[in-house]
Order: sequence, then C-alpha cells, then structure tokens
Amino acid sequence: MSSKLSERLRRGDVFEPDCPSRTILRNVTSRWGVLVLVALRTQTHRFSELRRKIAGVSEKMLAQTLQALEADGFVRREALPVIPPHVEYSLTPAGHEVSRRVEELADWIEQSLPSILQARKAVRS
Amino acid sequence: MSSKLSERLRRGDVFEPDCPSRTILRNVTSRWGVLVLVALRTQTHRFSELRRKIAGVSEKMLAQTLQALEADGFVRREALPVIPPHVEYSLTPAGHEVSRRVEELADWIEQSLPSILQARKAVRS
DNA sequence: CGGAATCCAAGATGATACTG
DNA sequence: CAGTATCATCTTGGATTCCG
Repeated sequence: MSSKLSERLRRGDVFEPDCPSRTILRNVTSRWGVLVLVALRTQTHRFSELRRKIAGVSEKMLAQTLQALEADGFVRREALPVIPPHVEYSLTPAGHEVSRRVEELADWIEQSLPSILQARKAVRS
Repeated sequence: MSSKLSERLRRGDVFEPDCPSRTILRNVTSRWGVLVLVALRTQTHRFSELRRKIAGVSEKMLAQTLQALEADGFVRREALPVIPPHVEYSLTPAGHEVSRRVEELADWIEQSLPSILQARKAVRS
C-alpha cells in the first residue's frame, strides 16, 4: 500500500470498513439488486413486470431494492399521474455502467455453471 | 424468451429461482465474498492476513465465506502440516475468472464514488 | 396498480471463549 | 495460527393488510 489513507478514502476503497463504496457495493450486489440491474438492461419495466421477471422476489423486497438503487442514482423512477398508477423503472447512465459489469459477472456464472457444478465439493455453505 | 425451460436451466439462468446459478451468484456477491475474491487477486494470503486486509470481518464470517468459495471451486485451501498451523488461500483458475469480473465492478464503484455520492439522494435504504 | 405499514420467521453477523 | 462452538443480536425476507 503506497497510498495514504486520505487518498484512498477520496478515491474510494472497499477494504476500508467506513468507506461509502462498501455501502454502494452492497446495494449493487444485494440479493435482488443484481437481478434488478440486469433485468433493466434490456428495457424499462413496470413494477409488476419486474416482479414477474425476477421470480421469487416479494413486493416488499423489490420496492426496497428499487428505492436503494434509486437513491444511489442507478435507477430512475417515473410515475405517471394516472389511475390506476403506472410507474416505469429504468437505468440512469451510471446505472447502465454498473449493470454492464454486474451482467458480465452473472453471464459468466450462467455460462460456466456446468463446469462450476462439476468442480463443486460436497461441503455445504 | 425463445428458449425452453430445460435449455435455460442447462445453461444457467439467474432469473429462475431454483437455478443453482443464483446460489453461486449469492456466494460470489455476498458481503465478504466480494472482498475475499478481490483480496486474493494480487496474491495468496493466510487466514490472518485476510482478516487484516478485509477490515471489519469477523473470524467466523471469514471462515464461513472461505468455505463457501472453496466449495464452489473458486478458492483453493492449502494447509501446511506444521505447528503452529499455516494455511494458504489462493484463487483457482475459475476463481480468477470470477474475481476479475468482481474486481471490475468494485473498481468502477471506487473510481466513480465521487460522482455517485453527488447524485445520491437523501432517501435512506 | 403500486406501493406503505405491520408483524413475524429465518438467516446473517458478531463477540467471546475454547482447542488442536 | 487457524480455526470451531456457542450464544446474543441485528438484518433480511416474506405474508398479510390497507390505501390512493
């Protein structure tokens, strides 16, 4: 480590327990955050569409995840003032940047799944 | 969706709740899994070295995380039969592949942190 | 439809003590 | 040193209910 603490904090350092980058990273890599980011890559989605696409997520967790990603500036929320309500979720430019990297990770795992499962040991996590 | 369910499961699909790829993804993107993978990129590490490098992790969680990543075939554990014990952790070839993608994500967040924090809203997750 | 609010179960995390 | 075991706690996650 050649850099001083102040420098590392300015630039962000996930190895520092109090660095905000850890929080961002947690939101992005959260159980549903990953899937939301990947799901929104192809197109904007309504709340209920996301719920269907991301099988297994509850309303509560999806709403919570979307709020966190919106707060971090990765997701844009547009509510059309109509009845019944109509809300569109899409990626911001920054969101597009992260989601690209998240998807690369997810894609690699999906494609490598067969060999991963073979190499997998019997030990349970 | 043009592919049938059977095909999607063969190849891995993180949007399928029962697909093993979701479990792998969770282990890899877990709170400490991400940091372990990035930490091991530069070099092999002993248990205590990892604990120091990944500030904030408890012994229990580090051990648990390492076991999960080892079970998935991403981390190799080598215990030298000496007293006191000496254990080395390193990445397998597959582990190197995932960690590369994980690091790209972490790096982007670290470097973009300033602009992310500016765009961040006051809403709390 | 798209949530917010509430309650509760389950899992993740941590501090501490102990051991080969 | 490198863990394991135990217990306490904090956070996640889900089901349900209600509302504009």
